[in-house]
Amino acid sequence: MPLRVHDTRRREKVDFTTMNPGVVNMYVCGVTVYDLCHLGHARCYLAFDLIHRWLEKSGYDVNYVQNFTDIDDKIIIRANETGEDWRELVENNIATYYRDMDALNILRADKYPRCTEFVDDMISITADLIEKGNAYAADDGVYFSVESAPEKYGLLTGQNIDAVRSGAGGRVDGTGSGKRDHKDFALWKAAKPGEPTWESPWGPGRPGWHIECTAMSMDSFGEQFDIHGGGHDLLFPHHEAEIFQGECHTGCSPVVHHWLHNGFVNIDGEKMSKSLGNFWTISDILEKVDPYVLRLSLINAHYRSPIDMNEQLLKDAEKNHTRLMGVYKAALELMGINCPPLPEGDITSQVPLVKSLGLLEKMAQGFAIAMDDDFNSREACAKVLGALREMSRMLGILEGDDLGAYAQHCVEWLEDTAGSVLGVLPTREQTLVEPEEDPRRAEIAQQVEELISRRSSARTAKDWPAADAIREELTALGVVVTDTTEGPIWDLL
RNA sequence: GCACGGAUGUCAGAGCGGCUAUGAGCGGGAUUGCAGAUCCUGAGACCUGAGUUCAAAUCUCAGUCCGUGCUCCA
Repeated sequence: MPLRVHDTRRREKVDFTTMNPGVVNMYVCGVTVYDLCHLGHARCYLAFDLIHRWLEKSGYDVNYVQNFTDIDDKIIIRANETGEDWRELVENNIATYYRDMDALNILRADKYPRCTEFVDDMISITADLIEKGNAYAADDGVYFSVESAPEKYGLLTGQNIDAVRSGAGGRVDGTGSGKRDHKDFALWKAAKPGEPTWESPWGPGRPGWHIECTAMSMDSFGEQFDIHGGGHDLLFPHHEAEIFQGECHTGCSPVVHHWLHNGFVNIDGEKMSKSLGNFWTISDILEKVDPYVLRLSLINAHYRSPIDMNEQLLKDAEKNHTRLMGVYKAALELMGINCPPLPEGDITSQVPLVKSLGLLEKMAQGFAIAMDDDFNSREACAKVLGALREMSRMLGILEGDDLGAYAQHCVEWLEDTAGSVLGVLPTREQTLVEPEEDPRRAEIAQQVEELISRRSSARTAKDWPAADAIREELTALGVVVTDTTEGPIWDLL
């Protein structure tokens, strides 16, 4: 079945095609490294991580390029505020970026170009655009003239240039810029005192924001490539500017074959913003929430839909992840070695094992169909959750070689879906390792063991009031005790 | 104002012409002294109005409400 993706420019789901068979060139706008990464960044790079993983799973060789914007007004402003050298600020934030994304199990891109390494390319593209009549130099920099290619206006957002023309009269001034038209955007910014600068034919200065991505994507892929991604907010003006620059410079239309945009994250129904005080950095969240749980909560919605982050969502994700881990761990422990091969699955069979294998096969197909349908991770998660129930049930019924082989099948099934595609499964080793001794746990262990032993005696004597009283004592200590067939186990609340 | 997207049970959130998912929550059952966990199971929804169709949550039109963007925020 073919992979279909929603293309922002064409405004519909289209069959996914690549320029070179079996190869996908994908560019995703990266972060401007002036601050820590927040939940919105996590959503974005997680969305494209899932896309990256699924394309590879589908057999494509993916060249994934994601840039760092390492020179920008915000970086200069922040460096001035803190008194830090801007290069140091950039290095620190890039290091943190990697740390956060690694924690979320986001696979690394193949390349992370930095703007400052491609200033020469940006200058030559800018010069070419001037030569072609698409750009002009002014006192304070070089601007792209939108009216030089009006047919390219609004290709992503659908905005009508005539409406903008008539509605904007005279709004140009006030910006204090040499723009001829308010729709124009900067390709090159003349240096202001104290700013980092590069030499150019238009005097010292630095590149505009939009030209960076054009230069870096072209450096990696040439004049045309398969996927360009980014946050929904970049649609305008950033990505429309890229269309102007790239298509006027190369003469190719389109430069980008598929535009993909992810939806935003809201917090408790409100837009996440610093002014509302509901701004969550990834580091903040990971202090409270397991990275796999956060990951699961963020793939709980389709990548294009907005997602509302709240307690309920995290609670659901935590519960689901616990279920996933429970079944995965049980299957790993029950997995047999050298078991005889399993029969073919068949959902119409009366034999429970055969029927169950058939059901799992059907759910794996459903998983693939969902992912092929514009990377529908929500639907894919539903298939995994459905499979968990089936696995959990069967693992409790089967015995002997059937059990060992079935458990192994479950392990592989989960690793193939929840593991390598959704990225919410730790390694086998991590799953089987006993939880580390918490120092707080060690501190009270003796006392707790003693209480539990007394409670066990009370339970043997069927003295329930006494047993429950001891359990309340344990609760007061912050300990929860759970009775299992192998005896009571306890954990910190 | 213009543009784009959305409105599905208590909540989250898929489905996008015939059957509806999934998870949480709630109800019943099995297991357990109880609780928890696990398994089985039940109830409960498609914004409004019109149209197309044998058939509409799904397509069309209109309306209402909501979100986002409209110069550097993923």
